[in-house]
Amino acid sequence: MNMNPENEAPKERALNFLEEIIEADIARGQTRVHTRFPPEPNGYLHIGHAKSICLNFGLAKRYNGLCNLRFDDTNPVKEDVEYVDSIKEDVRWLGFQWAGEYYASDYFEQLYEWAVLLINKGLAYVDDQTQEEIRTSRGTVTVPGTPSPWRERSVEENLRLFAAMRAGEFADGAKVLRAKIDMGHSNMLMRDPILYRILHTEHHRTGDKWCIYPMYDYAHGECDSIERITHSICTLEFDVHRPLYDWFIEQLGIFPSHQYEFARLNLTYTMMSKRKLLQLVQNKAVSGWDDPRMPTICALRRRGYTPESVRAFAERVGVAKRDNVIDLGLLEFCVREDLNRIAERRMAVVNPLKVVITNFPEGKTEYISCINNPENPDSGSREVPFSREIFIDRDDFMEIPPKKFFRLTPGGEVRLRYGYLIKCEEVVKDAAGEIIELRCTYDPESKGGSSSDGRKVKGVIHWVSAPHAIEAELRLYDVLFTRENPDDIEEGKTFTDYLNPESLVTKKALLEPALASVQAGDKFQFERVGYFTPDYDSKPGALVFNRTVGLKDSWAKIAEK
RNA sequence: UGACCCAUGGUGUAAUGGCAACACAGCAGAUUUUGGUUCUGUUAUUCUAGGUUCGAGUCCUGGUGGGUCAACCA
Repeated sequence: MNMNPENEAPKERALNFLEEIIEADIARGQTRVHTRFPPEPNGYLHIGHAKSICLNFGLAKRYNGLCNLRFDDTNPVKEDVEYVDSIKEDVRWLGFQWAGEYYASDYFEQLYEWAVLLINKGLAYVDDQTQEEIRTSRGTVTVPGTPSPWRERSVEENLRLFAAMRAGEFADGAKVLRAKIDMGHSNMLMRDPILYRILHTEHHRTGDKWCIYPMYDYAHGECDSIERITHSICTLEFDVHRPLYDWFIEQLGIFPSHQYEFARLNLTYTMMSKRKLLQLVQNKAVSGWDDPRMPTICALRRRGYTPESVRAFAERVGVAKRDNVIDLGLLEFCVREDLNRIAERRMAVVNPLKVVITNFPEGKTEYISCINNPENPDSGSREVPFSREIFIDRDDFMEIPPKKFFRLTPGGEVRLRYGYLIKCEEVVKDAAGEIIELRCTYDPESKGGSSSDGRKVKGVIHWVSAPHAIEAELRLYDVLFTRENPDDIEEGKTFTDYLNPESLVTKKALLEPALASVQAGDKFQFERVGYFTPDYDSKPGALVFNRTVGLKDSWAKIAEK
């Protein structure tokens, strides 16, 4: 027992409103917490889903409960097994295990029987109106709807017609099954919502067994109920659906699951609509769902994001009912925080400038020990070759330096990272006046760190040995959209007009050769957050930090002063 | 113009009728073999008008502002 307040564990964060609801339920005697993550398999998961996943699985874990993975596959025209597989992979990658894997389509028979029950109770009817007629007779938000001429059909006729719908006797759109609730209700969703529509479409799991499919509102609450979900958590826009959710459960007298809503995640410069992301993929504006510029989980994975960093992000954005737009900088902070702890550093040069060390013996190769990760002593060190000719980054040399420029200048001295102090003696230019080479001398006594006379230099730069350097392809990328909110569209434009033409730039780069995991021709990516990651598909694992490029923004700021 | 949801620094999230705080971003400084990291300091917040109360960010009423809802999508 620790009585010293200074040594107490840091205070845990305050409960979010969902945790408060759950704790109140527990205090009231509820003994079980069971949540679910219910994606429709019609696209890939994105960072917004990550928030929902972390919430649902996190809540279940916190209260020793369970969380199901349920595919809401009630609309076969949009869905595919490709999406089912990707969703499972992404949830697993995020680090979560589902208690059970379920599909709304597993419950089609039960759902059908319940629909028959509603008909028998006089609470559902088959409507022959066209889609257009149904729409206009529903009224508007300010004017009440009018009843369908088919609303008062007998139970027997409804039963017969619904069975015929299932049997495939009607064409798509010829009939629907509707709940009989209230055509004048102030909530549009309660104006005799559609329960079943006819769709002669092959389903990715049930094949051609069914030609009628349940609607979301009819299926979702009942699926929750079947799985005995205690807390059905969804986003704010489903708020108006809750009365319907409760209505079906009440009328059917089944397990009372309850729905709670939270505000979905929005990120600056990011498109979060699955439908629009699908358009980007289909129009080939991006190379696929895992194009590293996409906000999808698989793209983040490919960019070198860790599951830990995504989870930390989900935790930091919080949970509330207020609409929010999170600064993309917070996501980037979360990766940097994690990568800074675990990533091994490597040296790289993007815009090479040749440097000849005139007093270093020709043909000699020396190996210099470099620490892999200054933040983590356990990550060890590596030997990097050093020779008479090296490359540094052009940005690390300035002929006429502004104030506070700490790197190489004519006559100035700088430290080669982990190596020697070098001094620029001569700037060699071509006929056009372009700098093509620097001739420097090195201080043989300055290897590694100290210098013989104790002098210190402020600048430390990256370098690669010219004869040993490995050429690699570097993808530099930025935000996909130029607009802070790509959904906020000006007249006459679409969201694709805001695509950032510089979101992806490919460049050659020179890397130090001592990377066991790096070979010539490898592709690398440069994050705007300040690090390199290898393309996930070619080389998962290794990470490269680069000062020069990574801090370009800071450098630009200094230059302005 | 109907019903419902929401309103706290630049951005998010706390404060559960009792000193408005934490994180990100910003700014300034220190440390540093990455202009990174780390550390320190600092700028900046309760939409509005009433009411209840000894006391209101919190409760009540009105207003204002934002969002959602009129797919046989989820």
